[in-house]
Amino acid sequence: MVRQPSINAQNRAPLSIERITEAALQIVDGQGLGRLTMRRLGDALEVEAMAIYHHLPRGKEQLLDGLVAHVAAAPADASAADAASWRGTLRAWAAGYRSRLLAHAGVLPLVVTRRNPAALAATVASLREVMRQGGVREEPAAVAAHALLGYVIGHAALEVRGTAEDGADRAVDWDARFTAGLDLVLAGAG
Amino acid sequence: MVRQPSINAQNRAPLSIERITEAALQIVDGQGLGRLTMRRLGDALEVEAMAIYHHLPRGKEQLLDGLVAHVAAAPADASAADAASWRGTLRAWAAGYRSRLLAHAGVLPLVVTRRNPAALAATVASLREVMRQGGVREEPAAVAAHALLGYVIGHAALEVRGTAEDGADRAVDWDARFTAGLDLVLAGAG
DNA sequence: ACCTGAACACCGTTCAAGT
DNA sequence: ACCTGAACACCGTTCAAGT
Repeated sequence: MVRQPSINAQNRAPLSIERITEAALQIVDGQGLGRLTMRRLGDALEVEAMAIYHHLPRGKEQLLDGLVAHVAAAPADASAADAASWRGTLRAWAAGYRSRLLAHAGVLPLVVTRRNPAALAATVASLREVMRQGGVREEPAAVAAHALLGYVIGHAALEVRGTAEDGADRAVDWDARFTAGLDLVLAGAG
Repeated sequence: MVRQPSINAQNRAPLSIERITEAALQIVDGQGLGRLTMRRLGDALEVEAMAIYHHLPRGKEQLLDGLVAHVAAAPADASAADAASWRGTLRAWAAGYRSRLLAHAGVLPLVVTRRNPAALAATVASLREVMRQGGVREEPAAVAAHALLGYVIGHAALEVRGTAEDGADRAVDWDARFTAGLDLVLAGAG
């Protein structure tokens, strides 16, 4: 007779890097980065905190690296770009990337820290590739790629702070402002 | 007879917010944000950690706010700008602001966090004012101000990570790249 | 192989006490 | 007014032990 799955310690879904990262992201999004502790993460996964180290030997460092990779490694799809409309491709990518950053604003400080260089490197490379296929020369493409990613990250940081404060920024239409600034950056590119 | 200053517990320079912030910044610049603890800060000031709370009632939160203010509140000098060369004024401001951010890279994650909205708000306002005096209309100036500050902060974040990694970015001339990207942003402004 | 429990060396912060 | 010392409730992480 086959054992039925039941809700006890033996039969619950086994721990995995994916489940751990997902639970961590949920804590950060819901309660903030400061409240992400190994003990609380263990509670969320219905496991003792120390069990997590079995799946992430480098501990919390590795956990945070995973969060950055999950949020910041979102390359533009160079294959979807017909050569003529590379600006449109980059505009669409920027809108999506900004959404990700704002949806996981708690991870932003980690993106800005030294952690996980690979995630951002891959993203920059994809931006350069989209431009290369659009006929932009190497050096201007490299400049524009860093300018674009820098703008998106920096503007997202300003938005997160601006929407929270009571100052002159309270009534700003951030969507419109982001798009207008994006056009500024893309207009000169190429 | 006047007592000579001497190196003991009675006669050392009294604690002050300035001395505390200075010592904290030195720890962050030298050892990283993660090693800034109240106990270590107390050691640096030759004082028990708990004495710090007498000068910063809001504790570590207030300390970090002070660091952000020290690094991120660097407005452009609108009075020094003759109307015609507002682009030059902004270029000079951007170069200086970037230097500050790179010199205190450990504080960057805090600038990106929710702390101390006033510091960045004042900086944005000064950028708008420089443009206003240059004859730029209000709405384009507001867009360009946020785009510019966003670009500078975001690019600085990429630089801090880029110079540390061994990937394709190792040989990048970041000074040149920053300036070229800055021209991209400023060219469309106004 | 995977998880637990106890333990260690730290944190930020409170509070009563000293001067 | 300004600083100290002891204490509290947390951290991340190690390690021996369980199954």
